[in-house]
Amino acid sequence: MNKRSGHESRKRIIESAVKLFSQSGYNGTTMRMIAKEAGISVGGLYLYFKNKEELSLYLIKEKLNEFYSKVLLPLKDIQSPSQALKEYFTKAIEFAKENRELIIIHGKQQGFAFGVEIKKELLKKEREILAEIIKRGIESQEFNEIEPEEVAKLLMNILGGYLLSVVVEPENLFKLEVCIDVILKGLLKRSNL
Amino acid sequence: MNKRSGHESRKRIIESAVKLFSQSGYNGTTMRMIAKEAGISVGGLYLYFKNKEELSLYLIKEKLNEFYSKVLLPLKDIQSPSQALKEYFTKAIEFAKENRELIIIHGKQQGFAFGVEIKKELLKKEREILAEIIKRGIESQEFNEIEPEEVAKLLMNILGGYLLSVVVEPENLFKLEVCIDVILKGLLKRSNL
Amino acid sequence: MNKRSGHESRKRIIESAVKLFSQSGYNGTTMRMIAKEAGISVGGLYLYFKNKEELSLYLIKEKLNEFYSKVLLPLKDIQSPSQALKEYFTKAIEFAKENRELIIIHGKQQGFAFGVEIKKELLKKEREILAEIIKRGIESQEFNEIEPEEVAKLLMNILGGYLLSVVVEPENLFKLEVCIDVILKGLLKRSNL
Amino acid sequence: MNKRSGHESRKRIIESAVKLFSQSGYNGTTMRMIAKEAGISVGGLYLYFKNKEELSLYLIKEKLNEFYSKVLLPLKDIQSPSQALKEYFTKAIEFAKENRELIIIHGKQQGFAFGVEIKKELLKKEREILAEIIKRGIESQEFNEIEPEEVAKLLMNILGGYLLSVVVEPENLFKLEVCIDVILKGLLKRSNL
DNA sequence: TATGAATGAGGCTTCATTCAT
DNA sequence: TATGAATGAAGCCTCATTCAT
Repeated sequence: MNKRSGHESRKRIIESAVKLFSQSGYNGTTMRMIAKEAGISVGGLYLYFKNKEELSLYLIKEKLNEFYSKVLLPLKDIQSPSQALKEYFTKAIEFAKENRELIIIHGKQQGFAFGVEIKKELLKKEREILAEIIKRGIESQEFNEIEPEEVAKLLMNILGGYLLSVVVEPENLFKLEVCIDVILKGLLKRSNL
Repeated sequence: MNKRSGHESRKRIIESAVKLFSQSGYNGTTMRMIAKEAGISVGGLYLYFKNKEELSLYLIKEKLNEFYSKVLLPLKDIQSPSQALKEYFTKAIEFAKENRELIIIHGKQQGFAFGVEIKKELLKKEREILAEIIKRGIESQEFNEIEPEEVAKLLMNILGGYLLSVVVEPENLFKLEVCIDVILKGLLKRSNL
Repeated sequence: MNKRSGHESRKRIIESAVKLFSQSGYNGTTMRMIAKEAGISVGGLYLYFKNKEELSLYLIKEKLNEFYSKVLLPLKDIQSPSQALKEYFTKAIEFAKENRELIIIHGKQQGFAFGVEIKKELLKKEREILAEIIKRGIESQEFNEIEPEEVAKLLMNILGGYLLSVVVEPENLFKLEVCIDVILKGLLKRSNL
Repeated sequence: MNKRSGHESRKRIIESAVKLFSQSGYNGTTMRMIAKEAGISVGGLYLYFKNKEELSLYLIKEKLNEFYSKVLLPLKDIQSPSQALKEYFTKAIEFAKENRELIIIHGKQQGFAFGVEIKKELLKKEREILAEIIKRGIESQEFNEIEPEEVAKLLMNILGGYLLSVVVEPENLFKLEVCIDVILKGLLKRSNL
């Protein structure tokens, strides 16, 4: 009968859940597994989270927020648009590797329908931030004239595909530099190359 | 007891399974759901497929083969590398829209571990075909000098991300032309623009 | 679409059922198995037997009758009581080896509750025939004075155990001669040894 | 939700399973039946036994061990061979009456193939112990010269048949004294009668 | 007389959730 | 705050049985 502070138990539940969900997915992870990993009783889980869905929802939110504040927000402070895009890829991928379960967020595996609203919100913010960067690049004559919104989506898709690969088919991972190289060549005005 | 031809029942099962698997994933789809959607009894399912796994495996194989013969193989007959790449995206995406469930293949959600070998095989072929196209583009001085294998992977990733979006977050779909435009600009030698 | 005479189909069903029931038991044998073995369709089975229970019931009856007419009845014609008992064991065991499924009858495996009445009837007849033999043996001063009914039961039990072993634990089968030897020594008056 | 001690639940499951298995056999007994009889939920069963097979296996092992230590082992301490054999029957039958389900062990109904190894082992030990008794009887000139192993098998078969009857056809049960009488007369040298 | 696709109840098992302690 | 035995719905699968052909 370990008497831990409630705070600590909660933390351990979250850590265990993140680990297991990303290892075995939502359906593949049972509450018992989480309890065991967290060194807590099954009943204990329900003291901190109403049910499995709520727990996973919390995890998603948390990760999304972390992604936002660690990866997206800092982009706004970078002057050079090309540099910002490089950072976007580098940081996002770095983040993904530390949080393999990120795909749960970017990839949304089947049957993980809840949390959709929250995800959409983040995706929108992400799109806006990237579009803003592209726009600045166009205005500063650095980038070709292309629709910023569309390019933003493209970049996000590339990243999404990459993240998926990180988890699913590592043998298909491309070199980041090549990717950035091609993309930037595609965006930059010839005069800037 | 509706008496259908065995062939028709089989077809309906496949259609229903494809639809449901792509909507709700492997774990999220129950045999009862498939049976209901196919207008057949649960037991009837097992007249045509040994079990759930075998059913889903069949679906995967079928789609992969279709993708290979309809999208990948024709690329070999296209002379111009840029044209071939355009076709790759156009056809693949067209195929994806007709088969929203393709993500089951390109995306592989958690807990869908079987059929992995078959998928890897296709991915390898896909990579080789694309790399071959890039190589030809470089040799003909059309493309910049970049590692063909890496670019192939990049292209596949972009497509993968796109396919994911087709299913998961349609609001994030980029315009195909923009994508092709950026990528080709990134690949083509300045002198070819 | 084999057009067989109804008689032949029936015969083949019976043979197949006997074979499979004795191999795999009642629950372990499916109607489909029987149909396949008989080279007939599943539906065809039901043209000849109302259901599985009725089929197995018929089999039991048939075998019991065969046992009665082939093994038990002939005993009445044997003059010498000792000889009759020898015959009882020899013939019964011979019959059992040809009809491994006999245990279904003598042994009545669990969950085979129907057909009980018919079995009881045969057991009663068997007991009477044996008791009659013993009685004659006692009257002719050949056997010790023992309760004929009880000895009859004992003999039947020994046989039952033997039959069980035939099917279940062949490594535990005793030599028939030893058995007969011991039993007869136990029954015969010393003066007759 | 009745809160019983884990120990009590386990005990009740075992008792119920023993009862039902011996009544209706392995296939004839469903987990639902056991749960109901034990006054527990279906899921509860799986808290104590991994699955149906494991449950039945446990039962078999338990009973076999009990039979060995209560019935077989004590025989070794009995000086007189005849007395030992009498004890064998008396104790074994007594045990059987208390454990009607013993036939599950001695009888092995169809489709109860697991646990066979364990049973064979016990049968071997049983045969050896009995053979040893017979041998001593022969050496001490008490018994006729017969193959001890064979007689051992015979005795086991008689017991097996008896046990079967205890459960299946009580109207066919012979009187124990008669049995012992006949058998011993069959074994004992005339001079010892 | 014969077929075999179709049915659906029911078997085993898992697991999110509850609640007495 | 914590436990873990208990619950029961629901999942996968089998199989005796039916019936349109």
